[in-house]
Amino acid sequence: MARRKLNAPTSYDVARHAGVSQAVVSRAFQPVAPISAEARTRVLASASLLGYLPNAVARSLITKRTGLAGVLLTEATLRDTPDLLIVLAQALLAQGFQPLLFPCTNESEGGAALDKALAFGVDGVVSCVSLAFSDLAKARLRQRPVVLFNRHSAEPDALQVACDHASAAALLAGRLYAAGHRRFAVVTGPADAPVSALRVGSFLARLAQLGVGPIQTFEGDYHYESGHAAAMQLLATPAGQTAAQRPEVVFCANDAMALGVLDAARFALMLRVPRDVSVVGFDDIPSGQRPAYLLTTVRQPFKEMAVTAAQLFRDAVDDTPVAQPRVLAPGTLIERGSAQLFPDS
Amino acid sequence: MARRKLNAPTSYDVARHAGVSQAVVSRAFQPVAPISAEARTRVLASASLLGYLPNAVARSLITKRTGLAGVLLTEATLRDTPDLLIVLAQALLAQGFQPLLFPCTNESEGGAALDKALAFGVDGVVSCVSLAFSDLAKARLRQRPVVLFNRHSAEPDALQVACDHASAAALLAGRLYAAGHRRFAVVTGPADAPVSALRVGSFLARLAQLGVGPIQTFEGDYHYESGHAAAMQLLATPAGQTAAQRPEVVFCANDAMALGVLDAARFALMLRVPRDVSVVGFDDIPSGQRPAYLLTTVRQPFKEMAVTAAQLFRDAVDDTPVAQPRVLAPGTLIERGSAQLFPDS
DNA sequence: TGGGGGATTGAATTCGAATACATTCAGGCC
DNA sequence: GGCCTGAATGTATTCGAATTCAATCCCCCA
Repeated sequence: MARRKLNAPTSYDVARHAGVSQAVVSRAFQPVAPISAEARTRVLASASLLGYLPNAVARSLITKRTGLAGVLLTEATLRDTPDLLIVLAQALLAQGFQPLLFPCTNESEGGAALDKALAFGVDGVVSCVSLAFSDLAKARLRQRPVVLFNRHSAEPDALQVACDHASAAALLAGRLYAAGHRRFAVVTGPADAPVSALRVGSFLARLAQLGVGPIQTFEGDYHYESGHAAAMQLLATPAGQTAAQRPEVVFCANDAMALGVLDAARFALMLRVPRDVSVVGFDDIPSGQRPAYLLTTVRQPFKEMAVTAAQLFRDAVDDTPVAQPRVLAPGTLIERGSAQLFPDS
Repeated sequence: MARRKLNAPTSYDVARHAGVSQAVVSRAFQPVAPISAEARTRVLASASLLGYLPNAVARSLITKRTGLAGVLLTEATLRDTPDLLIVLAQALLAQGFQPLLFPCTNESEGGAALDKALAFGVDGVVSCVSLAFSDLAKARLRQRPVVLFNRHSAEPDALQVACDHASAAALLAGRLYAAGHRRFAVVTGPADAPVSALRVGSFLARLAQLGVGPIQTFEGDYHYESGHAAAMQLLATPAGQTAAQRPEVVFCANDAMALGVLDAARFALMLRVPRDVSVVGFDDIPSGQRPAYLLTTVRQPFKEMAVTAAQLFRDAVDDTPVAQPRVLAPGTLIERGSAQLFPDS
């Protein structure tokens, strides 16, 4: 590791040039500090002349703040809902934090990513991946707050912002049942995806409550292709089987897979949607909104969730007492025509 | 800014516990350093017992390295091609850099984002947004390398990795012309988008070369909706106009807009694609690959480009002389059926 | 005119790890 | 046995800005 010397000017250089002490230079760069307007002006003039920028590393060493927010994200989340990262990044920036990205290939990497984030000296972490109890404990030990985004924790006072997946899924199940559907199939996300478990679990629970019998399940991986594969298996009518046994509804744990189901149903199996089969997703990704799909789905209020999460984050970093550590945002059922639903009352 | 004291253990705590000096603790955490195996073992044991992690901020102060790579991205890029960020992040991580995100609302914010990145002490920057010459100069002054990703610079020895948009667009124009098309329309990106200018400019230049007359142009903003709007204007056949005047080909500066054109043509204007009109995009985003669209387009080799960019980045950060500072990666024409093309030779 | 008090200023210290340099120690060799 | 060599360790310094605390300074009022 060659020690590379930088010619960047330091606060001492500026101090010398402006004819003041280094302390005054430091104060000139803080919004509120005991310094005369005249001194500040002179310092800032010298600084811009020399091209001086305060060294964030040195500052962080003494202030114990880096201004960095670790953002833990699975690649699936990033790929399927890039909007989430956009709004989250904007919200964090609005609170004065720069997002430091820790992409995870799957849910199980959360702990390692958290460790890395802590080692980088982030002021806190917003995690869109699952974390073990012991991981949260580690962060707490270092006094770094963690805000769980669409993830759940056993810890009762953990900070959390999530969509109310369960309620929305249950509502959806009820509306489909009311429309007369009795044969359901479900495409889940990966086994280790807690959000999929919530959505699917609640959907199935509501159906069981309504007395709907055994339901076919296909384990997908959140990607379009697995939705396509699921449809080919769930909706095909091989010899000896009639259309009367085909599921009337396919509920998918996310939109990406629902689009795969739609395409398979329409283009491979030549089924009419929603007449032959109803397809429902979850997330409301942009592609589903377009005339080529018009997917009926549940929308998560990402923007509001991100703003809330960023506020929680800032308060926690500032040690401001937080009124409500757990926020559940309601999902909205969006009817677009890929499903026959009981009309909204 | 309340001075929050952390109870995190320091290297001195570990040194005391292990019965060695602080220097030995420091050495225990470096891969190669003058330290006995036995001492290292003891130190590491004490460290994990106390929950010690080396403080990255303090380390950076002396090593002049933060391990951070500033990544400048427009929100449009992030939304349309999230894969780019995924592969870029992976490639940077593979080279030992953590991506620090600087989202930009539009191209003109690049300079400000670069300033912020430099102030954070990043080891360098990978910029997927345009930068002025003076911005590059600022980075050079601080000895922070900048790798331009799909962006061009006037500076002759700037580091750059880009898709060869121009060649691909010219090839595409030639293939469309050879298929017999003579009436063309173009949907551009925003006026300040250099990539759009390259693609469109090269496309038009090639057509001009082939003697194709005046070409209708619509200025879009890279988003789906503007493609839809463009199609409604370019492809509509109002009273007094016949289908014979309708463009035979619509070339879009990116796929997102091409999908908008496709949907408008099919669902609003009731045109058959590609029989009534050929639609071509650029990028090869996932939605375009699906049976509902089957968009003919040009694929950028993001993965390879990202790996190359990350290597360039690391070499530049390490001051290793770089063999080839500018890399142009070829785009691949992907025929899916949304356009009538002259068959590949 | 002599203080009192608020506003500025500067000198010195601090943050925590990396490293230059000095020192110690063990082993090998003549 | 004495000397040299190399490895391992410790000591002291360094990085650059923020902050503490003491020292000024200036203005205003009694």
